[in-house]
Amino acid sequence: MSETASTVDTASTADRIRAAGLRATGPRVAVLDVLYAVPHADVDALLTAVRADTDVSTQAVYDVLRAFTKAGLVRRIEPAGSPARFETRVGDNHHHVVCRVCGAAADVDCAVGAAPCLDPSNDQGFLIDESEVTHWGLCPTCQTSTHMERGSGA
Amino acid sequence: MSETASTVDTASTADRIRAAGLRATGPRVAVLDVLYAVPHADVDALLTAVRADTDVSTQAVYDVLRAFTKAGLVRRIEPAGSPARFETRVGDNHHHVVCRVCGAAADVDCAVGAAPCLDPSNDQGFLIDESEVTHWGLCPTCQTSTHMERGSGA
DNA sequence: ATCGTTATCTTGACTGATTCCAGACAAGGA
DNA sequence: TCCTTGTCTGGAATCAGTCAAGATAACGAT
Repeated sequence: MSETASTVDTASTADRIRAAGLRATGPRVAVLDVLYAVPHADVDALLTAVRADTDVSTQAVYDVLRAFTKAGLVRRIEPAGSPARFETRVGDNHHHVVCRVCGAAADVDCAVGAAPCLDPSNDQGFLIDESEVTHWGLCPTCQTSTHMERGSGA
Repeated sequence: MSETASTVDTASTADRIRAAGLRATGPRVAVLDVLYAVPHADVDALLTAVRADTDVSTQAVYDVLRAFTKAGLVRRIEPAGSPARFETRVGDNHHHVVCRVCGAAADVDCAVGAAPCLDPSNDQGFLIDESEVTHWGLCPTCQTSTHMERGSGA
């Protein structure tokens, strides 16, 4: 219980993977470690970070991420116009803010509390099991940047 | 070139395009007409439908859609895992339900009214200008299909 | 109705993200 | 330890979307 918060414990990462019913292999531990350190990382960032320590194939990372996602260890988010990102914060009802300029993403809790948008007044007969909210705007950094170019209006 | 038929629908579509400050060309009128008939169509569906009448290049459709989107004539939505879709219902604050099985999409109005999710309690310092809500679930058709199990979280 | 300007469209190549495939390989259980 | 099964590697394929250059046509003015 007395672990240093600033340090990522490799052993516990492996345990977490096993706890999800998966084998704790090198690439998996490495990917999950990076993901704890860098929330909302995309495959490319993950690949770069992991390769600083180990050698991994692109395919392995995609594979690992799919296995993690399926096991509920990570959540995959896919903001329009950018490659898929992954985060370790799962199981709660939180949403995202994405910067239109630099693509930075951050977590936000739902404004109204529990899950307001989970109960749309008219669901068109759909059986809804999840609602996803993405807020678009400018991150603190890009707000102060004077040379922000918004050419790609997406 | 004997222009025999002059469709009323086409004329008004052309007017709408001109009203948005764009030239009313063949591909544009055709694309917008299809979009009015088939909401939430993706580029592929649009291309197929338009080509039933005219000859258009893929590029033209992408181009037309970008112009329309920029002009505010259509709205581009991009549900995770599927290509971009377009709709003509713009200017209001409505969201979408997407079927996890067949990808069907439908419009839904926001549960709480105006724009609850536009004002997250904690915006992390982001300057938010738009919020997007996507509900995931099963469409009426896929709910009754028996070749798959439902109710078990995604 | 014709002309000129310039926004649009066509063709065809190209990038980036993600997946498929087949074989080599390693983690865990008997 | 040996086996089975799940993983990882490398390479090629697919799919969505974009870039570029030249041909074409829409719209306003004459």
